Amino acid sequence: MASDSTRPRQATIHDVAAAAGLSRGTVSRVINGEPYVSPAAKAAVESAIIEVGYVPNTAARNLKTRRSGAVALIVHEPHSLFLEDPNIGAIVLGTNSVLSDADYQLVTLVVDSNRDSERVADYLRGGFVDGVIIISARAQDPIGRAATGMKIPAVFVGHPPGLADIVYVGIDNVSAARTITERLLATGRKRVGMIASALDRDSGQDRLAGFREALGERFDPDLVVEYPFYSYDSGLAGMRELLARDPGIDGVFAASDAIAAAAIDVLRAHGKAVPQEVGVVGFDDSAWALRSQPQLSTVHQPAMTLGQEAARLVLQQIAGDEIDTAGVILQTEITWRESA
Amino acid sequence: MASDSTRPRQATIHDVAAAAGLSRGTVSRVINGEPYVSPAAKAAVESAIIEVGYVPNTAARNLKTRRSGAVALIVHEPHSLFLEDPNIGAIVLGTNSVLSDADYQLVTLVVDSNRDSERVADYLRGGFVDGVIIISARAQDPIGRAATGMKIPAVFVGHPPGLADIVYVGIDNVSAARTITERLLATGRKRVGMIASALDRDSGQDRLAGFREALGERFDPDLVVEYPFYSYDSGLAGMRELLARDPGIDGVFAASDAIAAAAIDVLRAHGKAVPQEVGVVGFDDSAWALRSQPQLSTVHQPAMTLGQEAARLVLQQIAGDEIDTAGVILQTEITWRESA
DNA sequence: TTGTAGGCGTTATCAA
DNA sequence: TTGATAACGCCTACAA
Repeated sequence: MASDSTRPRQATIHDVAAAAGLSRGTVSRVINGEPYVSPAAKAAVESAIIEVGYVPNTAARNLKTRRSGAVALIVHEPHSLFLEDPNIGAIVLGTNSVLSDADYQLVTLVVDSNRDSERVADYLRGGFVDGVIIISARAQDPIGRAATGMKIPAVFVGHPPGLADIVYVGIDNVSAARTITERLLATGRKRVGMIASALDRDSGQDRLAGFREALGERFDPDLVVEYPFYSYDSGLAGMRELLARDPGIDGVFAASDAIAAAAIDVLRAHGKAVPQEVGVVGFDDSAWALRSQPQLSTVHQPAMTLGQEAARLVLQQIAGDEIDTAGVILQTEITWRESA
Repeated sequence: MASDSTRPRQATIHDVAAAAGLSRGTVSRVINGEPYVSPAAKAAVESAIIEVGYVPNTAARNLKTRRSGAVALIVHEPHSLFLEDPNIGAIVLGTNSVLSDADYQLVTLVVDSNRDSERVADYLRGGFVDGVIIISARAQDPIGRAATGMKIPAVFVGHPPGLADIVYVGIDNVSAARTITERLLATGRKRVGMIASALDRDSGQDRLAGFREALGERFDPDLVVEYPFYSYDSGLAGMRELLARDPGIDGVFAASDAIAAAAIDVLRAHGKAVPQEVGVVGFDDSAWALRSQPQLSTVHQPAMTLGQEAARLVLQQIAGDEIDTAGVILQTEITWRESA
């Protein structure tokens, strides 16, 4: 029922100039709000614009100005996780709000295959965007290389291991993990384990490191299990394994709220009361935290603020300002509820 | 630490031609894989390309060819819902997979304010994309108008009330709602209510209509409460109101899984056993359905397939094919678990 | 098979 | 204050 065969040719500056009886130069000036244009000319152009239904052709403008007015947000998550990650949406919204205020268009690109990876890299090189924000980049990623290689302003959310000299925003996962583990210990738990996850990323590594720091001498590697994703399924498997290794376990630090929620469900199924017999803490303060029974004590992750900061940093670089700090580390807080 | 002042000028076809000792025309031909180019020339150009680090300038190409190779997916959800909606991620992934196979780049745009709305409309008009897929459009939306107005190929996910002559994909909310309500009635429930939602959209309206159809004579308007969003919070408030209106209620159709999950939590807090005393059914078959205790009986919504179909329809239109059917309605199935 | 040259719609640099 | 007139990088007849 639709076809492009009838798509009308868009009106150009040329048409506007003809309708207004002025030159293309003058028309261009009023469109871009430049000085040195008489009120009469301005009025004539403005009415001509609506008369002919003019709308600027961005491709032409980009070609000339070498700017697009758009910023890409690249999300590179494994398929299943993308659907569950509680932070992505908030980061997108935070980023969008800051860019929107600066009149930039945010475009979100998802990378779900190697093919995507290559195509997105081409997209970046193609001049579609003036800057890029990258979530959960991998070290050997063609995208990171494309961005840094062509020196397009880039900001990473989270610090990909192995990339030096980059601008990034993140949280201090080590100290957050240490702090919440300490508070768990302070409730008198003796046998405290961890369901670690995503050890191929800085966040996963750092949360494990913080846990280890908090336990110090008491750290027992047998009480740490590891699963690849921050997912509910990881939590189910992880908690079962932990119980198999030590049925007397009385404290669990889960690397994410989804994992913690699953751990609680497994404990319930095994007849263990939370928090009376086992204390459980999570990470993210996502929707999972409020949904689980009992509600989770967890690390509040300021996802929206992360997005906002990333947007500010990319805008600064686009403006040509030097960025003095390589990274911005945001503060986290612990939200203590009933699960521990 | 970074600045654009040192950004090197990208190599152009001109540079490649010089390095290869050939003309720009020949270079262009090998880049675009056109016939009539000698193996020798091809080899020379290819090595020249990597030598000078050439990458095509998309803005220039778009200007000339009037195509961008990109398709926009516009997500227009209220702030809070965007973070919770279980379907959006799956639609994005489904759309991306089909577009990716056709070598198109998917760009997702979120609309979170009136300002966004205007800017996105400009973006569409600006030639950044060859087609657009719109999720949860509103009737009076500048975006829908921009898309239809400039006759850019468009596909709607869900049928926005008030827009005629559009291409869309969706599910049959009426019959799905009718069917699941009937199955709830078949379990012997006598006082069956509904927590309706999003009545400003076709999906919300249709789910209510289906519920009403299933009840027929027994329909009691007092047992229908309505809240604006398909959210957990709506479910909390809705279930409380329903209990206040009729403490003896023994069946609830929730317009979404999030609402149903909340309803179950409220019922538990009121000492009502689910499903023994009250049966609850939801809609979506999202992650909520598996998380809630007991797990939800619900309508399975094929979100990923919706995205794939939408992508196919937009590609067809871009290719200039006539679309014979205005809409594609996908089949839903009921997943019966423990909550009813 | 290859080269030449005009133009896509804008912006920007000049003169006028 | 305005009007010509080059580019921007690419594609594509058309000519060679």
